[in-house]
Amino acid sequence: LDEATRLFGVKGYVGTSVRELVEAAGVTKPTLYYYFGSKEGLFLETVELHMLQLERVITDALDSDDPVTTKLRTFAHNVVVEATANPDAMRFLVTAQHNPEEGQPKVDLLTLHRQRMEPLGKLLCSGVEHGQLRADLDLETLIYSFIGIVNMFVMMGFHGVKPPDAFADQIVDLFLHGAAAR
Amino acid sequence: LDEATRLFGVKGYVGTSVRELVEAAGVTKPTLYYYFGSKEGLFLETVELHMLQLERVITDALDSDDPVTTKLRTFAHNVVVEATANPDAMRFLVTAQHNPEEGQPKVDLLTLHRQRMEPLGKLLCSGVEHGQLRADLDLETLIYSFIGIVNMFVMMGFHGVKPPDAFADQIVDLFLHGAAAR
Amino acid sequence: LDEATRLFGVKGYVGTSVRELVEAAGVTKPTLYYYFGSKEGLFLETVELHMLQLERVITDALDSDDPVTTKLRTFAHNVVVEATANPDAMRFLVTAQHNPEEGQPKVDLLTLHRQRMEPLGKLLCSGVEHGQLRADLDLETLIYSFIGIVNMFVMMGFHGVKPPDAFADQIVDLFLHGAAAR
Amino acid sequence: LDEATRLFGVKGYVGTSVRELVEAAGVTKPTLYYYFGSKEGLFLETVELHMLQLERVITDALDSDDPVTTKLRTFAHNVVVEATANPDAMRFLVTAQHNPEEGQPKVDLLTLHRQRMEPLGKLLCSGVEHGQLRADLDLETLIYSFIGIVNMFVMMGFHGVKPPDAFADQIVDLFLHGAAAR
DNA sequence: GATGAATGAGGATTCATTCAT
DNA sequence: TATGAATGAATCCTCATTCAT
Repeated sequence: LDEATRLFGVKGYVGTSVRELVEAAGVTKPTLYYYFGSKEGLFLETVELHMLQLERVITDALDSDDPVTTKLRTFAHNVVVEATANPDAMRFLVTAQHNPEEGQPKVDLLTLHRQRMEPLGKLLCSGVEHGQLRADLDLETLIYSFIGIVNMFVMMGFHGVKPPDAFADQIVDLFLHGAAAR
Repeated sequence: LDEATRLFGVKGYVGTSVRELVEAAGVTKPTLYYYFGSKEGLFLETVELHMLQLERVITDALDSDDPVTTKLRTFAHNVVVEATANPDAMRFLVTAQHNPEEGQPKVDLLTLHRQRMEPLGKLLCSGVEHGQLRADLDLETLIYSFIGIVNMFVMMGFHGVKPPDAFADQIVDLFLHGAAAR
Repeated sequence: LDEATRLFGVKGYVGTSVRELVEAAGVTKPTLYYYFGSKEGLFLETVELHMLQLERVITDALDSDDPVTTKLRTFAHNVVVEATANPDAMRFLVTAQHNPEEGQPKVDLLTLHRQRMEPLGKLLCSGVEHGQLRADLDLETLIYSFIGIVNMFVMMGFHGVKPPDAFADQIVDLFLHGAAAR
Repeated sequence: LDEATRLFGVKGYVGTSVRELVEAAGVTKPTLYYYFGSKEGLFLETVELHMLQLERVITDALDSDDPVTTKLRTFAHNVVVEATANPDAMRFLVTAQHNPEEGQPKVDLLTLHRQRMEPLGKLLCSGVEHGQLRADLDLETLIYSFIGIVNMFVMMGFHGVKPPDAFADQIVDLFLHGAAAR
């Protein structure tokens, strides 16, 4: 699973051959088929593994009695910490999510992703209801904008761009108070 | 080139076979090799085509005497219009940019992307210098956050999620004034 | 290896396709690649096989306490017997040695050949030193002339020309005492 | 024809592609087909060209009133001079003659070669009849031995081995008087 | 639980050749 | 006399998978 994470993440599902996988893992092909059934089975198990892990990271950030702003900050921080600690896992998820049309097995990654994101949606929703966040913007705009910002920094990380210091503080500050000077 | 755009965009570089390409285009394999030299040559030419097109869209949005906020709104609007008008082209670029590690020919897509994004960086920079944008945030934070938001909506579009009405207004509003209630 | 010997010998390296090889051998293509890695690998293994065999034939002829003339006779005889017994192997070696410029994998066939011929060179050299062979001719002239004669008859054999009876006796007689009448 | 000589000689008939030929010659493919009809046609014309040239060289050496030994010396000398002056042509002939089994068009190169060699055979035959050459050896042995020696030195030349000085004198001396010390 | 050996189908690319102009 | 453009068939090689042991 480790090597699958790394190889699928770097070369994609179709770009990774079973030979590469078994050589990297130091096993033989029938062994792979014995445990995972197929290349697709290995992929799906890898997906599940890292989705659960990411869900845990997100849930941890949002399950607390902190105020909304603190939760957002923790969320951004935890995601970036996770991406730094397990870059292969994060790259795998990003790659898997961006190749979904054909060739790669149909995991409904988008639905899965939405499920994972639901807690964040609820958080923002409650923020709106409690008057802490603006109600004149669509909730979707809020959610996707926040995720878009975090995502972008995660992806920049893959390309060698280090996030600035106090990254989490900065983007949550920007998200809450905007970029316009006052 | 049209079919290459579509197929590479949907299935990725490695996931698209030369056979598929030529069948979709209604030509024979040697014809493809006559004009593009190789699968890689076809890919690179496709990249260049759409990069130039996207550059044009971006430049158009930023080359005016409008104030910063208007330019940002035009930028977001134009990008989303382009993505709607030419979804294949946009999907091709996004797919190409997200698969660059191995298997796919090395276009320095990140550098290319940065080049294209430079005008936007300059715009935000001048906004900071003229006191319209906050100086207490890193310029990188501003740039990547804005791009991250726009990107996310472009990508949602590929998965069938329609952007809300007045999308451009909303995200620029959010980017400038933040999500926090006042 | 048998079929490779035959086909490479008759049609050359470039002129022999992998399809022909596997069909002749009654196996499938992946099986060939499983055992030999590539067409080149199969070729090199075939070269090695027959080079070793030829080396054995030559060594057998020269490793004895017979006088020089007897050894030469044995050498010529053994080579022609080998060529008659294993015509495919001999033809393979001759073909491989005559096609080395491009296309065919670079085995340093000449060097290999020289190595094999070294024993013969030593034999002739000692013949000179012991006063049995003329010292007024270059050693190279002696070596290549003798090999040239033997080679020519081997090659004629491939084209259906039978060597005359007592072939070995005749050519060694000619080599030692010349064609001029006395 | 020049480039065909060079390429066919270095890479063989099957190893040389029409593309290579026309690129080397600086013409287009249809031009080649206009003048030579096919790859095979070009090959055959190249064969004929150099066979005629070689025939001329051989005939020149043997058409004189010199004694047999002088003619043999002139023959060996002329062949080696020709091989040095036109190495491409000589290599072409040698390569063509050694690849004949399949793939390459059936020129009866052996028959052609024999025709060319006939004058040499007649010379040696008359040498026997006039009592200058031994009658106790088969005529074939005489012919092929002499040709074998000359051939071997021509071929060594292709592999970078320079023939010794006074090469022609040495091999004719060896051929006539043998290698044994007196 | 593990593997050496085998395979049909398909991969990208190049072949010699020919057409219409 | 010359060529840009096109092609069916073949090239070497690798794919994901499975069988018998």
